[in-house]
Amino acid sequence: MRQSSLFLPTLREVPSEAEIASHQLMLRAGFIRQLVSGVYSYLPLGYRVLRKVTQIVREEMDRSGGQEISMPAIQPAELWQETGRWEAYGPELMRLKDRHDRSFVLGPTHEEVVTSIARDGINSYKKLPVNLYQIQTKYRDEVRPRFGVIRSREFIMKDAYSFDTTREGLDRSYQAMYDAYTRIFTRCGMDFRAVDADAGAIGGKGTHEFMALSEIGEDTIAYCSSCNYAANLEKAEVVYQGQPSEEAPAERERVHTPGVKTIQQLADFLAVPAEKTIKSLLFKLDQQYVLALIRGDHELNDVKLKNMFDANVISMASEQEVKEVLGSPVGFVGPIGLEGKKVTVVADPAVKDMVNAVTGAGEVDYHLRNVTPGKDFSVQQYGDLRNIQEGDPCPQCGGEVRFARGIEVGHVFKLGTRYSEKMKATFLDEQGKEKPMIMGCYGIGISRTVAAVVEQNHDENGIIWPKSIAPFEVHLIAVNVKNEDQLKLAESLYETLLAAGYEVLYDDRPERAGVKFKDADLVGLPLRITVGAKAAEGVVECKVRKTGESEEISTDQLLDYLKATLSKL
RNA sequence: CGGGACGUGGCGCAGACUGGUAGCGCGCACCCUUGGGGUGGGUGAGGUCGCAGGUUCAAAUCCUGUCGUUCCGACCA
Repeated sequence: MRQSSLFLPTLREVPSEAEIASHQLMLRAGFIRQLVSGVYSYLPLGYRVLRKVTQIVREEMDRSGGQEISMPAIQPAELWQETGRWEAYGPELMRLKDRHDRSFVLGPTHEEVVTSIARDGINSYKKLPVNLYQIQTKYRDEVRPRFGVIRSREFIMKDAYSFDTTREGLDRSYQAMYDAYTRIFTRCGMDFRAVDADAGAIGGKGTHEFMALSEIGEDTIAYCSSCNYAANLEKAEVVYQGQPSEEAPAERERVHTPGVKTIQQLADFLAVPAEKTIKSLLFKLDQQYVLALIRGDHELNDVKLKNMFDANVISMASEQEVKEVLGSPVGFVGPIGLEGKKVTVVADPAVKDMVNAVTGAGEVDYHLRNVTPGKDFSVQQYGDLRNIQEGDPCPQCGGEVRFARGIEVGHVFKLGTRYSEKMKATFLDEQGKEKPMIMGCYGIGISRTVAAVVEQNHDENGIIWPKSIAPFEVHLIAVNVKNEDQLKLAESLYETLLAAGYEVLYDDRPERAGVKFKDADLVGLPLRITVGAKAAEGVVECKVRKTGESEEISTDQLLDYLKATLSKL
């Protein structure tokens, strides 16, 4: 491609809407443009990258048995009412009406549609298993679009759905996808980790999220510093290390603590460490109220609490609800004196070992000292409720847990029969018995993947594309197109490289060298070939974007050099 | 949805407090200059100051509303 005719609007300055590096660079380097919040156009270079990623995904999906299809973005409301998600999906679902006032959605995902296809087209075990996938635009009315293409309302996703006859079959389909994802992200040049994730209300044994490691990631990953364990915060299990205190329980004591509401204030006011206090938090889980107790220096994880009760909806009780249910003001809630109150008390195991702790007294401006579980109050159930912390033991090997931030770029999920039962997607087995298909679903955020790669591969001058998804492999630059020798050599090299099968962006613009170099760094192609002062001698400069290493190469050795150098990138 | 910030040529911003003919840098067009890290100079095009209403002799500026963008907290690829 000749750069003189390429639509490549680069910007010298950072558009004010962009905060993070990948967003800024993709805008500045002319890869994307925003239309409205969370909705982007892909310009020629951006679209080329998208196609590269898409192609890698397609190859690996096909290789692991997937079959590509294409499903509609517009879907009838009836389908969503069948699975209950018309209500359950909430405001994130983009809804619209046609001229006859019939309701539709813009698909945020395609379980409904693919399941309807499967139930119509598959009725025998002989036709299973099947894995159908598509690469298509999805719509989610995100509360807060952010970070450019990383969290957008319209985005490109690869979504795959597997249908099996047995649980074991699902396990195999799942593993095939897990392996495919590992290959895909590796090929994209991404630094990632597959982490154990919470299956949520859908249940199922395993679900993994593929996380691109990055400081700007919105999720925290707990990983082990000595083994390969990695999990999401809500999934990372805290290993209970029982260490009963030797302290003798003392007499309970009511203390005046005016205005002291938070654990920090409390610890400061009474001059006790936070780990000697008990945090009492009231939650509403579906229809019941639950008081969760946790050591003052720990952090409650509401997903763990939700899972403990197998609840669908969890919310923190409002100030009013706290008053109604417990009869005590927010900030001074405690587990004592709850007899007759309609509340279930649960606690993290760490609370069990506490002796002479501090809790809220259940009345304004008072706390209780020397409170001991068992003696002063009882707990209906103990269970892991807290966030794992850095330094905690790894649940797999006992090593030390560390934290990292990640961008979720992929997710593999065992759905089971959730959709097939509701939508009656069944098949007849060998005995002629009707059974629901066992499903899995597997997503990759294609556009997000591109941004995540940029986030991981850039410097102060611009993007540094991995060769596998770079819009072009080689950036050929004619330093001065008015110089006969340079222009002639550059033109002939352009032809030579194209003939040799390279993807070349040829900067033949009548611009100054500085402009061309700045643009080249910004755009970030893996290898730059500069035709300059030594053109007459048939010598060009080759520079690797990533390392900055450059060497002068004689044109008759150029193809050999390219072959050797590009194979290493 | 709650809290904050910002809307002025394509991009980045000033002007607003203290109303009085809309400015700067970059980019863009043309000419000269320069020619390996955004060269220097000249000429020029381009803006109903987000939108609507109000106050005023007069509104980018003050007031009200509204829309948009963005940042900070609960969901997801």
